Amino acid sequence: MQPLQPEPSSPESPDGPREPAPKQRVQDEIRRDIIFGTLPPGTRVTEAALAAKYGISRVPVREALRTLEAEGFVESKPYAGSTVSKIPVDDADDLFFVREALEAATARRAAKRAAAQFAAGAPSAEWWKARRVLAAVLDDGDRVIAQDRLDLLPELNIRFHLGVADLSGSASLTALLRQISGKIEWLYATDVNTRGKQSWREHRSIMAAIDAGNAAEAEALMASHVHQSREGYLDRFSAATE
Amino acid sequence: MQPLQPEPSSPESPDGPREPAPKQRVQDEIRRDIIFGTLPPGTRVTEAALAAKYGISRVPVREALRTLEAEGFVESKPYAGSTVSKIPVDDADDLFFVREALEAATARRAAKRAAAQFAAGAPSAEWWKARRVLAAVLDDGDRVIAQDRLDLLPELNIRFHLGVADLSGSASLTALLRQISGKIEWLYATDVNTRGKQSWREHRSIMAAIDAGNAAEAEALMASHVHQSREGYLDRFSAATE
DNA sequence: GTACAAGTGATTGTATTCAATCTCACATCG
DNA sequence: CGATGTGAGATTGAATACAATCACTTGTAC
Repeated sequence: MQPLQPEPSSPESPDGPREPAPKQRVQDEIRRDIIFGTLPPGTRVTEAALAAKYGISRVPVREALRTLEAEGFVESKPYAGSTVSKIPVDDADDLFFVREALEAATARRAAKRAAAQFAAGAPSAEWWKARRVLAAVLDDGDRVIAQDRLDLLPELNIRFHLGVADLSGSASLTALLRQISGKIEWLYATDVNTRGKQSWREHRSIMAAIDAGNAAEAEALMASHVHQSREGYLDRFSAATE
Repeated sequence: MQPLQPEPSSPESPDGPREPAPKQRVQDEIRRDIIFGTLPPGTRVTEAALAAKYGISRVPVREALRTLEAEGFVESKPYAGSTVSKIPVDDADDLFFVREALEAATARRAAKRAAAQFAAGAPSAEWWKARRVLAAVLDDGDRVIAQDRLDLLPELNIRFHLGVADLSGSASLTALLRQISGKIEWLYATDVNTRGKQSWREHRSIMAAIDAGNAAEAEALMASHVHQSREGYLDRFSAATE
């Protein structure tokens, strides 16, 4: 029914359904609600309420909140509760700046690793898995665009960029990108990113450069991709404030 | 006895001792142990052992582990436990690259904010507090160097850079820097950073540029500072491998 | 009427307990 | 001899119960 499956990897895991742990599920759900506007900044989130909402106890909720706090999406004060952080709109300039550096490094490393994997014979199972996820995301994006469901693009966008990070094999960069990437989408909040369609097409060329193991081109394409995304945001933002 | 106090803010808080929550303390302790080599990469960390070591129950330990996992210092698999992540030595190049962008943005923003705070009359209490912490860190560093306790510099180094991030007022950048900064020091592991003394002196000029509200100079000085740190690392690393 | 203080309710922090899952050694079979 | 299945032990995941702290209300004194 939904053009976007929450778990696209389900049919190909041979050992069992292996549904994600409740904590992980709740954590992703809350983060998603924050990024896409269901939980507006400043909202007070109490552990009991979240626990009741998701039908679990407070302990896993607390752990999810600690992770989200480390990622910067909620703020907690001892004994005083947690609130959704304010959208870092003042940091937009810096966030895009850092993102450009981060994503460029990620793309370069992904291309290098792809070349290395093929040079060493057959790529590892881990690598293929990440590559397949990326292929599915790209296809989902095309389908979503064909159906004119642009509202679904932001989430796919995050998944593409995180997918590239996975392909880079660098846990450090992936962890950092997860936060930056989420925050950038957060900036757009409920708004629809008008550059969405065009932006999505660029993903294919980035993917091609990575697959070709062309590190320099992958880095340059990604840097340009992010840079244009930044310009688009700043244009809309300054237009809205004047 | 120790030239470096764990909590230098204690004597000046008027409302009470307010010692940090056990969870926070344990979390910082574990992270510190990881960064400075007491807990080597690959070490298996069980919740029960940590709980016993710090005299608390497993729940706060679990929350600390979730935070450290989000920060990339430990890796956890469901029902299979947590291990200390491997030192991201392969990512060194990318980490320094990203750090340079991140720290430059932070320094620039800190200088801008300092200028804004003074322009608007008196700086906020929050700003003064961050500034005082930074002053104490700088003095501690000088003292440590005078006593030739270079082994204490890495921790002060982290605290200086995090202090600048605090001064920038950007929660997003601070959260990112906390991870990068820790990982960079982690690269040096138990090794002593030979550039330590010289590097520390540069902190004073960065601080001066921030206080003066000179955003361009603060950014340039910080970029150069980080860049040289990177060169120093790569030199030592390549020298060690050849 | 206002300021201050104590009390009360709500919320988070922690401990304890039980259930679910994984790891690893050992035995069995080809 | 090697591969595979099974079981016990260990470890994490989650639920419940209780303690500590905070925020807000309410009452009282001035």
